[in-house]
Amino acid sequence: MTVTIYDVAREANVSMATVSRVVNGNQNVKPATRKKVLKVIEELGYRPNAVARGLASKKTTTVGVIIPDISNSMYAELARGIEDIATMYRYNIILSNSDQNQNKELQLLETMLGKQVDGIVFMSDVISTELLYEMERSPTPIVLAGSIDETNAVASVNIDYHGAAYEAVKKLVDNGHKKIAFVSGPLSSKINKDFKLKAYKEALEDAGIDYDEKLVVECNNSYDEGMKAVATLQPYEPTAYFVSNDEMSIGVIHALEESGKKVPEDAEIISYENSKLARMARPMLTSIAFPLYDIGAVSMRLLTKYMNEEEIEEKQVILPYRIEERQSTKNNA
Amino acid sequence: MTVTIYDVAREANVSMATVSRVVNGNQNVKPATRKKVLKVIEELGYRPNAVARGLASKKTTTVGVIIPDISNSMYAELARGIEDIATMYRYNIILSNSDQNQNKELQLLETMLGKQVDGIVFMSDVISTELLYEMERSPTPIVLAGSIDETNAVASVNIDYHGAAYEAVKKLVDNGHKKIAFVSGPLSSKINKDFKLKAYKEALEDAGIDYDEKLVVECNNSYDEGMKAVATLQPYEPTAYFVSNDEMSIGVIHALEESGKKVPEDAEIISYENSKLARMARPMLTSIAFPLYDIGAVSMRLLTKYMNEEEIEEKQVILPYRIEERQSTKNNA
DNA sequence: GTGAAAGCGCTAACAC
DNA sequence: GTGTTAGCGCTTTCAC
Repeated sequence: MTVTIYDVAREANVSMATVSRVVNGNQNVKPATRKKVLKVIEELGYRPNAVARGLASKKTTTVGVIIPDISNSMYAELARGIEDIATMYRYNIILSNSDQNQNKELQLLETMLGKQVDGIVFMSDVISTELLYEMERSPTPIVLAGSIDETNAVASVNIDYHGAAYEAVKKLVDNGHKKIAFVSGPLSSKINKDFKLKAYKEALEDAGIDYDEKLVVECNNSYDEGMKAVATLQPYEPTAYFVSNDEMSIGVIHALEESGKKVPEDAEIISYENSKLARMARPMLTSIAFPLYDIGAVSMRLLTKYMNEEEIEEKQVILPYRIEERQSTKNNA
Repeated sequence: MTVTIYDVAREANVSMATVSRVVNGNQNVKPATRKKVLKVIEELGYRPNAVARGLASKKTTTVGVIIPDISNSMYAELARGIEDIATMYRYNIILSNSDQNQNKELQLLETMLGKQVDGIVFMSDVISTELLYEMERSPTPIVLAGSIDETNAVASVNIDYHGAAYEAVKKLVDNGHKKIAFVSGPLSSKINKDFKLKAYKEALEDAGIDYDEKLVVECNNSYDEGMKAVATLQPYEPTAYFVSNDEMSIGVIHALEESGKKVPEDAEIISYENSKLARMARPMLTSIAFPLYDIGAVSMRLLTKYMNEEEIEEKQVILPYRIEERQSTKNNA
């Protein structure tokens, strides 16, 4: 039924080894034999079986990607970055959604290792100690993309979340605001709690402004909760908002405008993400650029180094961020 | 180094066959032996090698997914639908982006088949005859998701694109419009050219309105081109717009408002997609619901039937659509 | 209920 | 430059 390397060898009057050599581009083959073999391969429609190859060579040229949810544009962007570099290095990707469910994450890791992937890119807001334990004893290299492991046991690629958030809040402070709200994503996420929120507090403190917990509201990152946050915050009359992502920022803008407030005149907003949405908002969002595509790409690149057992110069990569200034803040040029 | 089924068999004093049976949940094992084997598996930390299993059983429990671009929210939604059902049936997914490049599509197909996937879900705006040829002779089942193959040679899942577009344009006609613009995606796509555009013409014709090609503008589906389309159309003074997706619709709204026009008072808009964006627009978009998630889910479900060699009742599945009425059209309740 | 053994289709020494 | 052969780790008859 299916044509194998054996069939090709027989038809071409050579050994399987020789066929294998031409298929794998090994130079130790006389041009004439190579040509003959190639001809038979063509005639028979031979297609190498990657599974057999994987078993024999212990390499599958596929890497596992575990992310929270591909239908979320942030993670989709990350996935594209990963896939592009993977393709460049001839790897395929097994993609799975964890929904940030720890059991699912553990089980997915197990499945991927069972499938003998050559490496894994992993993303999650929180890396449990159990997960970390499994990652450390993984027979296959793993890199964390946009995810924090404080122990630095696993390789990772991130930006300076604290620095970015600090700069954003400081900008708001410098524009004269005293009541700055923080519309946060889930505080179960280390990035929100230990970096953004912390930076928010520090920026305030450094400006001599008292921290008021009433001004921070925890949301689920959705547009609707962005709108609701404005209602929740209304009694405390914030004049500026630092918002955890673009979608919520749009919710904040819409809620503000419905209540008769103008952005940026009555309230300034700095978002975090700088996705396509930032330019599709009215006013367009000033936003901290969170380079998801790059994080994915660099993570995958780093992974290839581990897979090739190359020298790793830095295990914890920190990518640059920048603030894209648009219309949701006043221009103080 | 790695522990194999052989190690487990030896330690448990049973044969490899028996270990295989307990690992695969075969009932023909005495409870006592099962328990003993399970214990050894636990102790040794045995993890079955899916590659070896795949070679022996000729099943990999992974399916290939070829889509244009995962960073596009439409395809991401589709991918999520596919993955959820795949997970439900214990399949993993190899995900690849084709960027609608035909050579890449062919090569991706080849790679997936080489990796011995048990099935493939494929999406592309245009299925070339060459691709179709390869699909027909694929040893593995393939289903097209949201993609048209006029020959009906390959299984597929779609909605009634023509009916949906016709209904949208008719609604605009019924609202009294005579100059209805069609802001289309690429006309290289069969869905745009042979379904939406055709339905647009028919709806106009049925209403006794002459077709004017000046009123249709071909775009690349982006926000920016949505904005530009309004400028291009401005000399012909359309009073209603049928737009190919939500992102372009938002561009149209913004351009319209910048030129002093109010939506829906001065211009009505019906979009196509009904993504999360539709509710995030101001005014919120009336939009034809294009159920990408469902298309993905149903495609994958259909694929499982092929993979299990079940009876297929319908090879070409047509899912229902509906029009979500919101604020970008006038309410004629 | 359990075991023996023959593959699955390929790679990778090693020999010539 | 090419061939031989022993696995890779599992499933799957077929016996018993």
